[in-house]
Amino acid sequence: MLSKKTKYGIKALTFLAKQKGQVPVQIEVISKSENISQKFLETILLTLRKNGFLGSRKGKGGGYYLLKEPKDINMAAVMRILEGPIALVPCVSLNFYERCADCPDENTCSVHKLMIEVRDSSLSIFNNRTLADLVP
Amino acid sequence: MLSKKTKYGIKALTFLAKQKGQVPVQIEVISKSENISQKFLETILLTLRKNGFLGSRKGKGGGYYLLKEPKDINMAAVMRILEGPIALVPCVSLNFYERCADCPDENTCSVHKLMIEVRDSSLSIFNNRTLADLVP
DNA sequence: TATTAAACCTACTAAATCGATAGGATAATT
DNA sequence: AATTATCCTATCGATTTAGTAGGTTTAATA
Repeated sequence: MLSKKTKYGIKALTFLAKQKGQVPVQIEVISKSENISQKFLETILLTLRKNGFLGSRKGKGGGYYLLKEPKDINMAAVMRILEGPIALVPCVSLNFYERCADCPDENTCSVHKLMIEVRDSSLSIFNNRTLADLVP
Repeated sequence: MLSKKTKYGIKALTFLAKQKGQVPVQIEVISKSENISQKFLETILLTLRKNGFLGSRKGKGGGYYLLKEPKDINMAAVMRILEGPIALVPCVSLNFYERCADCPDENTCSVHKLMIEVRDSSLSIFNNRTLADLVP
């Protein structure tokens, strides 16, 4: 299941992508428009900023804005920042790999085999979609 | 992320699929062979039995066995019983649909749009794989 | 320069979920 | 009757999630 954090983060990015120009948008505006708790959204936008997706300006007239064109914001990258691994199991994750403690041999593991297929198909979607594709 | 329940459940099903004949296999045998806590596995096998995947026999010589041929056990069905929805978001789930409280219109929701694609690709994998495909 | 408006930051918390365990009840074999 | 196995339900501790609190910093503007 997708966390609310990811869901809200994607919604906020989409909202910003819809804005004309580079005018900063305040958290409050996004949170009201998208029905997201303002305080929660605050922390989400913060991590998006710290990871290079958003810029911000403090004080009056401040807010958040996209640092790149929507078409240059890859959804796999967004997912990894907000949600973490795209794979359903750490042992098939490309960016968050971890061995399974219980599994003696990945090559003969039935779960491993199946989850690699799922990862590949999900990944190909996220890798081939940008924020621009999500804007209505 | 896949729960341990699902992971262990699939491993146990695969283990049973590897057995020759319909001889019941005891929980203890599976749990030791697959490094799964016996008590935890007990509850997992119970739900697999209650959902028509496994049969069981009590007492000496008892245990669990597959009720169907591995090639007739669809992995989408297994996933739905063990893990729940295949979709990442309830609003795109076919079998566990729920409206998002925050979302005024699914048709223009960016998350919805993306997650439908992901669901479709995951689903086509799970629907086209059976337990037989997972046996090494 | 004082005020106001906004993001920034860290810690905290309530609730839910997860992984696992406890401990007996039931049923089948020998 | 004794043994062996599943059956069943409740509980528990740890972790994660979603959200809140409450102040700090920075920038614009009157």
